[in-house]
Amino acid sequence: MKIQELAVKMGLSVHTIRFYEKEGLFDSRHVQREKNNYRNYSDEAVERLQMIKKFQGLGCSLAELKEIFQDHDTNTKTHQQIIDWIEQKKAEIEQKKAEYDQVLETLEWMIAYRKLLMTDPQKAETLFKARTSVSPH
Amino acid sequence: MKIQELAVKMGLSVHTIRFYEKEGLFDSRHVQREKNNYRNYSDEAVERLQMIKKFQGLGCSLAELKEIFQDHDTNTKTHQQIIDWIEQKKAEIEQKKAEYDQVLETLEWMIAYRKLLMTDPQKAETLFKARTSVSPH
DNA sequence: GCTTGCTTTAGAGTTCACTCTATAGTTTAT
DNA sequence: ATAAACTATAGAGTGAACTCTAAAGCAAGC
Repeated sequence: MKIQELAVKMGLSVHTIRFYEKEGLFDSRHVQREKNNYRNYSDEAVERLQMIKKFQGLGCSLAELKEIFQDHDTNTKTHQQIIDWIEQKKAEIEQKKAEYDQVLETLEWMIAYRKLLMTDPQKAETLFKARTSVSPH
Repeated sequence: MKIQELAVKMGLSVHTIRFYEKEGLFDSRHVQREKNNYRNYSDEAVERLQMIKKFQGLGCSLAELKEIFQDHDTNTKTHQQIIDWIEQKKAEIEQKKAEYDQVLETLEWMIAYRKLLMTDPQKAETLFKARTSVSPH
């Protein structure tokens, strides 16, 4: 698969894909060169890009991804170390989700306050005074 | 409250707080100047910084926050418009949470695979072949 | 009164993750 | 055979969000 095909398939620019390679996020399993020096991507490249997207969405930097990929690719780390890393990521996501739930509560509060402000400004004021530092009033 | 006190209280640098001011995220309710030109922050500044942190965690840019704060502070937008914005943010968070759940599944798979690899590499291979593009390599 | 530590400003520098440009070689379609 | 569309490289540029520096004034403790 040539670079543009991969780019279209993954919704990335060819620049970004070459950039990722420069950053060390691929190895020979993902890209090989043709006789004309064109890059030829395997299906594993698609999977790796999916992984990158997924973990980037969790706030992982490219540097962190490079490290974990390399450790994985070269067996620098033990299985247990990798499991520990994954468990840690899991905990981070659970944490993030809890934060989100909290923000959802804040937003609910904000909506309730706004709506009350339209119908009963006095009650809204009462609600506002009872808030626990949760809205931008 | 002087800038350093606020910085310590919020876990930010004084640079960052001044930077936020330059970016238009505060108004006179949050900062006033003393005769000596020192900034004096109110408790509302603390609340605003909490809001900034919260919404930044949702992926809001400072520019977007500035806009919503200004629209709020100057009553440029109607209550309904602000409610709509909040509802939209809520939907984005629900979406994010769903994505996180998906990633959690991926991580669970990865852990199961790793553990099996230690005890029963053959079974692991079977699991690997049955995967739906969810793990690295 | 002097030192240390705070405050001010303007502006330069950093990091991340792209994004684009210029130049040149290759492939494909007509 | 030529043009259009693709590929390659090195390196410059961008935007966001800080982060730091320099030079100066102000404040608090001894």
